[in-house]
Amino acid sequence: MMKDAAAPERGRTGRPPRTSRAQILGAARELIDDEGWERLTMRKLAARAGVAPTTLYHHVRDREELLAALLDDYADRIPRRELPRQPVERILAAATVMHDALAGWPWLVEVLTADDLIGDAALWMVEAIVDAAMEHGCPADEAVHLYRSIWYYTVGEILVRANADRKRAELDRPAYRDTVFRRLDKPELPRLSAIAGCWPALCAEDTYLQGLRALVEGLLTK
Amino acid sequence: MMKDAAAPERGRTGRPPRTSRAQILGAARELIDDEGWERLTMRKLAARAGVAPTTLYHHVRDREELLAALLDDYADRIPRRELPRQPVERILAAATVMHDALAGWPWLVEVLTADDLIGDAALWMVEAIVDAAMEHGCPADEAVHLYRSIWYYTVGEILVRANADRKRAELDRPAYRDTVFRRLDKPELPRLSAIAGCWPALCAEDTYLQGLRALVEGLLTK
DNA sequence: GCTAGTTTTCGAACATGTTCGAAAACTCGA
DNA sequence: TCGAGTTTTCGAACATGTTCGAAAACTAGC
Repeated sequence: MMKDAAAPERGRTGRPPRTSRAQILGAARELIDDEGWERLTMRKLAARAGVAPTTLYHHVRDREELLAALLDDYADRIPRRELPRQPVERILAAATVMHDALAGWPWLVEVLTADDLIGDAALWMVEAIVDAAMEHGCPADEAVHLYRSIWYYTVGEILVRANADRKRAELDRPAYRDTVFRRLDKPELPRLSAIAGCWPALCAEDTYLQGLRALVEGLLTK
Repeated sequence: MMKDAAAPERGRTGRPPRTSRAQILGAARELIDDEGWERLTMRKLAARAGVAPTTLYHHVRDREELLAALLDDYADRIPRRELPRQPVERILAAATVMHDALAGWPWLVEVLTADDLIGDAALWMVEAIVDAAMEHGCPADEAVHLYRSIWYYTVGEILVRANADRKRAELDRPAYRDTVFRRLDKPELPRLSAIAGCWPALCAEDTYLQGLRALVEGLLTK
């Protein structure tokens, strides 16, 4: 029977491993640094690690788990910035750290939607938010709701933006938004027609920050 | 030169098409109804439509565009519910319609992140939100920010929940959250340890509604 | 040293999305 | 009627993630 690949527990017998999980993760990081994450294929990774493609699957469950492991690894190296004392500001700061860290690795898009948490290494950010909410007077369940709202909002912003960027770069087709707005000369949507011009100019970063503050303050002053 | 596949403009000459885009979309809908969207492959779709797989690519750009077309089609059939007069309530109602419609077809997950809009057919929901915000006194740019915040939040919630469901069903592995929480007996995160028990019990739907209201009210009373 | 058991490795193969180039089927003008 | 141009169709093939089964390489007990 095969032991858990994540915790090999070098118990006794067996063929000596020529490859380790850490080795594979390292090779993956190199490859991503060199070519970008879109070009990380299992075959290339295997080649760089010097093994057959199928060997990888003895050390990671699949490509997605590999990316998740990389994310957790990455989150572990996010510097734990000093956070403000005031609860609301502390929540905003922690959320911003989380947001910026995730936005910095937009290639982990697929992993972000696994649940309302990412790996162990990022738990201090979650704790910071929950803790501040409770210090502000929230009961436990509302603190969780607050955190989770922030998570939805943050993940949504990152996924939408990263994906839009990717598509625009991919085959320089116009932004989807533009193809929709181009047909807006029809008169049945007057308000949208009037706005369509200013729409694309509005920075998504601004939207994120304003919305985040509104979300947090709205949930705390209930 | 090949004309735009989306707008064939039956101008003049050429081999008579045995296949139409509408036919393909119809076959796709059937297939999804029969087997679920996860099992919609281009090859199966071609088989049901009675053509070679490669033929599909003359009528849709790729699988993603096909899904997007299906979504737009679907959005077109969302009944345009009567919305409340009061602006804040109208925004909440419109957002809820949008949310429920998208959540009802979680298989369109990949398309949702294309931009901050979906197809033409759903524009009335966008218009409803923007219009209500401006009626409430928002300038145009803030109305757009508001809409976009709602979009991020909604998309985030749907993607996270749909993806978590999918993974849990896929190979009945435990929720990612649980594997993280299981290691929470370490004492360095006391607040989280205390909360971990109640966390999974909190309904995501509740989180969504509370957060939505907070977001909207927070942004409007600025 | 030999055998049984275990772990790691890998080649073959499959499913899937997609590209490419050529063939088929048609229209129009000469 | 015929050839040029155009649109549609399709078979072959490729890249990629992944599974499967068998072979390789080792340890422990006899």
